Amino acid sequence: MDMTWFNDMEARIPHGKVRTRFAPSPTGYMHVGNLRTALYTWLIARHQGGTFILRVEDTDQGRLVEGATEVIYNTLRECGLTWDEGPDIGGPVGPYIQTQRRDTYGKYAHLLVEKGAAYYCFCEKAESAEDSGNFEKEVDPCRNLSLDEAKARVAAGEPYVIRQKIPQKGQTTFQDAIFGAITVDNDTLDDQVLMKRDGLPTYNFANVIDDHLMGITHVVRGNEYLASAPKYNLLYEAFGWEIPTYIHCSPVMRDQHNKMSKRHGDPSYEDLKDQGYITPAILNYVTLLGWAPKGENAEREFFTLDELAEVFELSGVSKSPAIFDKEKLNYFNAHYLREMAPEVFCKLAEPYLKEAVRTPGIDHTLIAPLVQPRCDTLLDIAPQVDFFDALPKYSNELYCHKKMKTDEANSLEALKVTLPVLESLTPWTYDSIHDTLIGLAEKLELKNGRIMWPVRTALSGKAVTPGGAVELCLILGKDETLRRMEKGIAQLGG
RNA sequence: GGCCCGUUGGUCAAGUGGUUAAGACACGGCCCUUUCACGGCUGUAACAUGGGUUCGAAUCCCGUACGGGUCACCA
Repeated sequence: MDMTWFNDMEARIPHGKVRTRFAPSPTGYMHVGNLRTALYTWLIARHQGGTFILRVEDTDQGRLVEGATEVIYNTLRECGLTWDEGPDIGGPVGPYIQTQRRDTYGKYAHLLVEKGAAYYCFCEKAESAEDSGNFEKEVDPCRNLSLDEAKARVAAGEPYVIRQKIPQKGQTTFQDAIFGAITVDNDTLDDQVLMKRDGLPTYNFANVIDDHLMGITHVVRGNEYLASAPKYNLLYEAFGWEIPTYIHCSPVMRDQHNKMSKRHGDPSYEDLKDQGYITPAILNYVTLLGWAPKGENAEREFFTLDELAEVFELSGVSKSPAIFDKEKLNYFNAHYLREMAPEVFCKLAEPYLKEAVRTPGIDHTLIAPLVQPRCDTLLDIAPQVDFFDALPKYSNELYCHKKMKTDEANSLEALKVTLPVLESLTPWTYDSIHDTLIGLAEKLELKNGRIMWPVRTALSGKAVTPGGAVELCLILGKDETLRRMEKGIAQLGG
């Protein structure tokens, strides 16, 4: 067998530099757990000034979803998780799509057979243990076939898979950066399939091959792979390759018992965007789900992506699962929203305001700053501003407020005295309205609230509004203000 | 069922043998105030459990319970 190709790829990548990879399978959905894995992977690379690679793992032909890679690209791009090598931009160790590397896997699998670390298997497909309920480990009869006989059957065109030949005795110790050393008895490991009948590698095999050939130094992935990790060591040993640093991350949960999942309707990154969350808040929060800063940053909770790249350390990664908490995401989102420059927020809010307030002449740029500190998400805007277009039907009980010392009777009085004063007011500006109303209260020796509360109520028909009486007068304009006050007076029996 | 992993307030979490066991979200109260919100102050609330080791254990060891993962020609 010609083996000159073996090790021929070693020289293509620079040594000593951190290289990480995000390797999604294109099944069409970038859930929060995936996003966090991508984030950590990117953060590790950037923290060290290393290289971040994107690799598409499409070896399961049955599960491919059209357009799925686009979703992944878009999410990564929007989040600012830039990749240095990948299917779309190429790189020194491409191709970066596994189905385009199929010959490579075959070569290495056959090499393993030659080395005695793998064997051809001609058995029928086995059911998964979960489906069959059979957890008994059996010795595969093909394991003991002579190499010559196996080769003859292969040459005769008999379908086969290639399985890893796990030693029947001894132990294997695997090192993980988060979980430490994990030692297992080899007899608990199964002879996993490396190459499938269709000629494509399994995930577990393709991973080892690609991670090595692509010079990956830090492998980040979910800890559902932790149990299969010791088998990787055996593979690396058989090839004589250096084992990368493994970083297994505990899952992001939807509740105490279940992982986040599409099936349960848990949000993807794009869903969160649709729900009015903004990217910096999502990234900040998701990073903190399962990771905490140390040292001088231990108390800190707000970080930009670049700041995270600076402070991200593996030692802060948690072993136990974290439950995704929308309340806390709300808090982060609200923080980022409030922190924005007013013009920036205004621009961001405009599509939502445009939808919610359609009356011509109403200035959205006046509403935006009112709503800015009152939103958890962008979706909170519309319900707050619906009264601008149309005064809702409301109960006179809204005029009664204990702390303001208002009731229906004195609210009627207040509106009656205020109406003519506002009617004669020019110009109609924030300051003029404010000074007039405050001045009126002062003149009548009333607390501000005695005037402000009834006016705000008459103008909005709501118990809670963004902004107070003055802001609402200004935004609604003089005519509409007077009209709504008259209506209030009428409704109160005046 | 075998094997592996995990377990600090409702949630995210700090803590690496000696602390009054941080901080944040949520929740309650107070203040501010023309409503709500923002902001400020403040309160309730935790080391799963039983044994060791030790002068001393959330921290180390063993067991138990509970939870999760895995045992697919899926990733």
